[in-house]
Amino acid sequence: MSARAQGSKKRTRIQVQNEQRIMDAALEVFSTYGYRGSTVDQIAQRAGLSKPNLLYYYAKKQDIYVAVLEHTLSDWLQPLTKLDPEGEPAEQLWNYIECKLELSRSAPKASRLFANEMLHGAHNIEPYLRGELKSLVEEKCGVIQVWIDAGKLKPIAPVHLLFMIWATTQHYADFDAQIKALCQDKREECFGKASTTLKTIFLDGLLP
Amino acid sequence: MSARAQGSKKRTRIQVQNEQRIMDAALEVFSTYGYRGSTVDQIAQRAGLSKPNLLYYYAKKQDIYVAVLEHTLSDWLQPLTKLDPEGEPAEQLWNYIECKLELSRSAPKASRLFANEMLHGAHNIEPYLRGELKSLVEEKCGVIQVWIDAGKLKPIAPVHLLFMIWATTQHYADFDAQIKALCQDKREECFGKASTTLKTIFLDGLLP
DNA sequence: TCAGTTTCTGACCTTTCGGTCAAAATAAAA
DNA sequence: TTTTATTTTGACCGAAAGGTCAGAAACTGA
Repeated sequence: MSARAQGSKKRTRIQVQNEQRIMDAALEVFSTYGYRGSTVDQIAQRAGLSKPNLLYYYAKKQDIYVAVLEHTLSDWLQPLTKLDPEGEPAEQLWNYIECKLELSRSAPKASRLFANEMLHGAHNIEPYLRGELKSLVEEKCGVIQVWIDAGKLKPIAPVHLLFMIWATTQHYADFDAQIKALCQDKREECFGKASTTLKTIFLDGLLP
Repeated sequence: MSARAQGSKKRTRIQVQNEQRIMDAALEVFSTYGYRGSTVDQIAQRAGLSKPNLLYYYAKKQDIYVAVLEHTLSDWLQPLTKLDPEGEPAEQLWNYIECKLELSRSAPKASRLFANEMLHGAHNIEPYLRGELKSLVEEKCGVIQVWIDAGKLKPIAPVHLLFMIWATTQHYADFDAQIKALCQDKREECFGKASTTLKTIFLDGLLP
C-alpha cells in the first residue's frame, strides 16, 4: 500500500522524514522550473530517492505539486492575520509591508511558486482563493475601511491597497532576475533601499 | 531552405503573413502555459499550420519563443522613453503609471509572457536586460534624481520607484486569477478603482 | 506555359517523461 | 527468531513531444 493512501493511520518515522525531504526538493524544483518544466526524476534526485520510491509517497506528480503548494500557503496567509484593528493604521500597515518584504527576502522560492501558479490560472488553489483567502481579505478590508471612515487613512479602495502591498513586496522575489540586472547594490543594501522607498511612498506619497 | 535561414533576403507575402500568425499564436499559447507547458503542435494548430510547416519558419521551439519575446519587448519599453525631464514630475509619473496600467489591461498576455520569463531566470532576455533596458533605466533614474534634487519629489531611490510602478501595474495582468477571485467588480470598474487608488497612494500617500 | 523556387505535408524517428509492477530489501512486531 | 508490514528498486510500458526528411503541391517570374 502506498504511504499516502493510508490516510489517518499514524505516520512512520521514515515516512515523515521522506515526505519532508520531498517537500523541500519539490519547492526547490517547482519554483525554479514551473510545473511542466519540472520532472519527477529531478525532484526524486534532489530528495535523494529513486523515482519509484518517490511515487510510493505521492502517487502522481500533481499530488506532489498540490502538497507543496498547500504546505506553503499557510505561511503566506499568516502575516495578514496580524493586522490589528485596534492599532494605529500607519504602524499596522507598515508592519505588514515590512513583514511581507522580509518574506520575499527569506522565502523567495515560495513566492515564485505562487506567482507561477497564479500566472497560469491558479487552477490548483482555486478553492483556497475563493475560500480561506477571500474571507480573510474581506475581514481585513473591513478593518481598513473602518480606518478610512474614521479619517485615519485617505479614501482608497482597501482591496487595491492590499494588491499594491502584495505586488510591491513580492516583486523582489518574483522578478529577482530583473532586479539583479538593474540594481548593482548588494542584496542587503537593495532590500534596505526598497524598504525605505516603500515606506516613504506608501505612507507619505511622492510629493513633498 | 527554411524561411528564416534566408537572412536578409526580401520576405515573401506568405512568409510575412505566416510569421505574423505564428507570433500571435505563440504569444497566446506561451503566455498561457509557459515555455515547457506549451507544445509546438499547440502553436501550429492555433496558427492554422501543420507542425512541420511551422518548423519550416522557425526551426526550433526556442526560436519561436525568443522571437515572440523580442517581438513584444519593444512595446514594453516604449512608455518609459516618454518620461519627459522637462515636464512636471507628478504629471509625468502619473502619465507613465496610467500608461502601464492600460497596457496591463489591453495586453495582459505580453505581461504574463515576461513575468513567466523573469520568474524562471530570464535566461532568454539577459542581453536585453543588461543592455537596452539597463541603459534606459539608468537614464530615467537620472531624470528622477534631478527632480528629487530640485525638491520636486521626496528623496527616494529612483530605481525602486520604477520597481514599484512596474510591480503594481503589471500585477493586474500577471495575477489576474487572484484578482478575479477577490474582486467581485466588473473588469472596467476594477481597473477604475485601481487607477484612483494608485494615484492617491503614489502621489499623496495613505495618511491624510 | 514551363522551369525554378517556395511552401507544405505525411510518415517517421528518437528522446523524455509520467507512471506501473513484481519482487527484493529493510524495518517493526510478536 | 520468525512473521508481518513497510520501504525500495530495476526493469519496463505507453504516450507525448521535439524534430527530420523526401517528396508533393503551390506559387512566381520569364
